[in-house]
Formats: sequence, C-alpha cells, structure tokens
Amino acid sequence: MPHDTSEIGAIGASNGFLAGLKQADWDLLQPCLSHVRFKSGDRLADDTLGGPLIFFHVSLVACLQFTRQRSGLGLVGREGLVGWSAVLGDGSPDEVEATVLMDGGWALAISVEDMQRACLSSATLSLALLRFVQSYTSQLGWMIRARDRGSFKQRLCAWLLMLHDRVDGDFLQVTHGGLATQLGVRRASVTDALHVLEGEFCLRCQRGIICLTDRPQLRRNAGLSYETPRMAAGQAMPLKGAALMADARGVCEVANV
Amino acid sequence: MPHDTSEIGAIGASNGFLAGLKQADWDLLQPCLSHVRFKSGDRLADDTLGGPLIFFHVSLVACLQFTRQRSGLGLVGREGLVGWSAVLGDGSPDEVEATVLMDGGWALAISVEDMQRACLSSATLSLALLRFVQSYTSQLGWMIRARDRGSFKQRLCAWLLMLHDRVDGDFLQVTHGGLATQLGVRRASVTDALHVLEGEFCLRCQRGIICLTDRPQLRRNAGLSYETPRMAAGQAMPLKGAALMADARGVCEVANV
DNA sequence: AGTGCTGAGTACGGCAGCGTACAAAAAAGT
DNA sequence: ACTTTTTTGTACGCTGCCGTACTCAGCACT
Repeated sequence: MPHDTSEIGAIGASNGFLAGLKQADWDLLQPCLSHVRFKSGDRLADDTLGGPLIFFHVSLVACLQFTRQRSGLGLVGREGLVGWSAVLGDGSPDEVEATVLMDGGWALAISVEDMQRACLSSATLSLALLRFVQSYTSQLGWMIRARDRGSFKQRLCAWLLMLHDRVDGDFLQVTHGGLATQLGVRRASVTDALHVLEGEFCLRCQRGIICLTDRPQLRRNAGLSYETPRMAAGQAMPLKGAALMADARGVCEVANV
Repeated sequence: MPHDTSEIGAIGASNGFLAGLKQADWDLLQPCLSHVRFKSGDRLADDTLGGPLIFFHVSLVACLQFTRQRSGLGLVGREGLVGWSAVLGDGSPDEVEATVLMDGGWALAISVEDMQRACLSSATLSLALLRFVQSYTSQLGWMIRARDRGSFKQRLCAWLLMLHDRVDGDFLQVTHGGLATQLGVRRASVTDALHVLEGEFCLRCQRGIICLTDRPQLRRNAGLSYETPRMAAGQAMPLKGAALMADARGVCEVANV
C-alpha cells in the first residue's frame, strides 16, 4: 500500500530510529516505506506482505522472543525497529519473532531487499542500525543481570516501566498471564507481585489493564536493570515524565541497587 | 580470505571476523593493526595503549560483564572482537568490560578512530560488524532463556562448551569460583554440579583446570542454549570436533530440550 | 437471562539454589 | 620447612519461585 510521501515523511519523525537518521539516509529509505496497521497478538512476520519486511514502529510495542519459545527477550517500541537480522542476508529464517503487545498500533514497513540496498550504499545508515542493535544488547544484558541478582518483583517493575515508556498514557493493556509469559514465571507469581506493588500504591489493576500511578517508586523498585538500558535507548526514545535522565543516578543511589 | 605476506596478514586470518571480511575491507584495517599480548585477568580496556582500542581476538577468550557487576554476559573468542560499541562514538565509556579468561592469549588491536574511519568509508565493513553484534545478541538471548527454563547444570554445560569452542585442546583453565561468578551462582553450586557431570564422565576436574572428556554428552545436557548461538557464531568460528553442525538437530531431539 | 470464556484470586506441597560457614588440600611464597 | 593464599569439599537451614489445581468474577455472545 504505497502512500503519499509527505504523509510518511511527517510520520517518520515519530520513529526514533528514522528520526535520528541523516537527511541523506532518510531520503534513501523514505520512498520505500509503506505503513501497516496491527492489532494485539499479531506477529510482525516476514510474510505479512509479499516478501520479508522490516518494521519501524510508530505506535506499537512488540515483544521479542525466540520462535516457539516462551521466554520474552525484550521490548521494541517507537524508538526502533524489528527484523534487522534479515538485512545481513544469511537467508536463514529469523530465529527471533516479534509479537504486537497492544491494540491500535501501526508501523512503517520496508522490504528487506530495499533495506539491504540502502545499507550497502550508506555506511552511516549501517552504523545507525548498529547503534540500535547495540542499545538492544544493552537491554538483553540487563535482563540477564536482573535474573541473576534481582528479585522477580524487580524484573516486573523494570518490564512495566519499559512498556510504559513506549506507550501513550499510563494504562498498560496486558494480562497477568501475558506478563507471566514474557517474564518467564507463573501467572500466579505475577498476580502476587502486582498485589504487593498495588499495596505500595505504585499501580492499580483492572481486568486486562494495569495503570501505573507512581513511576518514581517503580523505578526505585526496578533499579539499574531499568535505568541503564533506558539510557542506551534514550536518545531515540521520547522519555516519559520530566528530567528523567537527570535523576536516574539519584534514584539508583536511594535504592542502592 | 584475506591474505598477506606480512606477519599480521597471516595472523589476521585466524580471527573469524577479520577472516570473513572482503579483501577491500581487510586492506582498510590491516595497516592499522598491532598486536597485543595478555594474561589471565587482564582487562581489555581502553587505556592499554594510548587511546581507546578495539580488539580482535586471536588466541584469547574474554568474558564480558557490566562494569562493576559480577554477572557474566557472554564469551568472545577468536571468532570476534570486543570494544565495538566505541565505534558508535557516543563518547560515553563502555558500560561493558571484557576480561581475559586464560593465560597465553593475544589479540590484534586497532584504535577506535581508525576503526571509525574505516567503518564510515565502507558499508560492508559496518555490516560485518553488525553481523557479529547480531551473533552476540543471539548468545545473550539464549542466556536469558537458559535462566528462565533451564537448570543450572544446563547453563554450566553450555558455558563450558562455549569456552571449549574458543580454546585449543580440552583443558579449561578456570576455577569453580570463576565459573560461579560468570554464571551468577554460588561457588558451592558449581562444585556440586561439576561433581554430577564428573559422575556422568563428561569431564574431569583438577585444581584450576577442567578437562572435557565427553562433548556429546555435555551438549545433550546443554540443549538449545548452546546449539543455537553457536550456529549464529559458527560461520566465524572454527568448530570443534567433526560434523558438529550436522548433528545439532539430532542432539537436541534426543535431549528433548 | 442464560451460557461460555477469559482473566484473576488463592492455596499447598516441593525443590532448586541461596547464604553462610568451616575445614581440608594444593599451590605459592619466604 | 614453614607460613600464607588459593582452591575445593561439604553441610544445614532458608526462601523464592514452581507446578498444579480449583474457584470466582467480569465480559461477550445468543
């Protein structure tokens, strides 16, 4: 579905990766972009349109996981893209799949061939891609640390905050069961931990919805596992609340985590 | 494979990343390389020589971890390099540090400026870098999954195999305590698990040394957490034993993991 | 109003891995 | 030969999270 380029141009600015590109690189990609709408549970898969695609998220959040595995690996929202590994052109099917988390989202898509062509013709574009993947590795790394050192409550807070950063408003459309899958624990564990957090007035739960009410307290709970990868992605992601970067250090010192 | 009569040329071929470069890219890097020797416990840090450096491992294995954190993130051996994040030039000090695992290793070093210059002038070089980082994310991802789904014994096997792949011979120069740090568990847990594996005749322990004696059995223990990231890195890493890729599927089916 | 489904609350036994601690054995230093 | 340091062996109680299972409350569809 080709679209008016001016429209896409305006929209491109709302994806962190695209917005961060040099003008020349943006000009390379823009003609190839089309936009696609998704709903919760959709997979950002290769075969949505004709060939394999890469998606730049505009208003959706996807969780990544290995195909057929249940562990969640990380989140990608409007700061980035999914499908990048296809650019390398091993031809092998992507071992990671992305699933849309909430309704009402959409993204800009580009075919893998177009992206490859663009990357091969622009080193700065390739490096921009590398920068994004680098921030993703930071996210992965901290997830590992969180599993080693942290309690489940900590990880839960970090995950909720990461999602919150990538969404408009304070309402997260997720179920306890969904969280459990992402975080690799029992559904009951999620319910319990959420009740604790509700007791700390960090959030409120309704059926299928979690409303964050006290971000600072959540961040204190989450500790570095949230702060660090957020800083890595921060340049490309509009931050929630004011002066968040500035007081990251303070938050962590208080929490001593 | 790039070739050259000079010493560094011959040596470059023994680093998986460098060996996989196109001739033109290799020509860009080669004049800037110098080699550096390390011993166990050294950090592959920015200030080893004058400025910040990137290291292509030739005969050493480094474990990555967040600075001042004890969780091990992953291993990089002669298939790759460390310090890549500096190429992106955020200027911020690398949040990840690399520590040399065993004695008698050395690497080729290049200054960050030289590497940046080379990457900016060659999209294929940048993409090669991206490919390596991509294989690293695979390693990280499977570490996460291993922590969610697997037992500690599984993770231990995977880690030993990953190290084994990156080393000459069957002797791993690591202590139980070192393993514990890397894997984020108690030293006693390592000792116990190793005894179990010794009972299965997978390996033998001496003081400070572990000798692997039954790789297939270890792989059966490790499951996909080892097989998959190895395939991702495999192109750049000389594989240990014969026909390893071919029977990966078989191993995993038997293990049902 | 009736039916069915998904999401959430709650419980209980079990176990893997933790924290801590202490001692023996092997290597290294003097 | 003696001391010091590092590495390994082993134990005991604890706890966070698991697996399972059953019930109840919202919401959708007819």
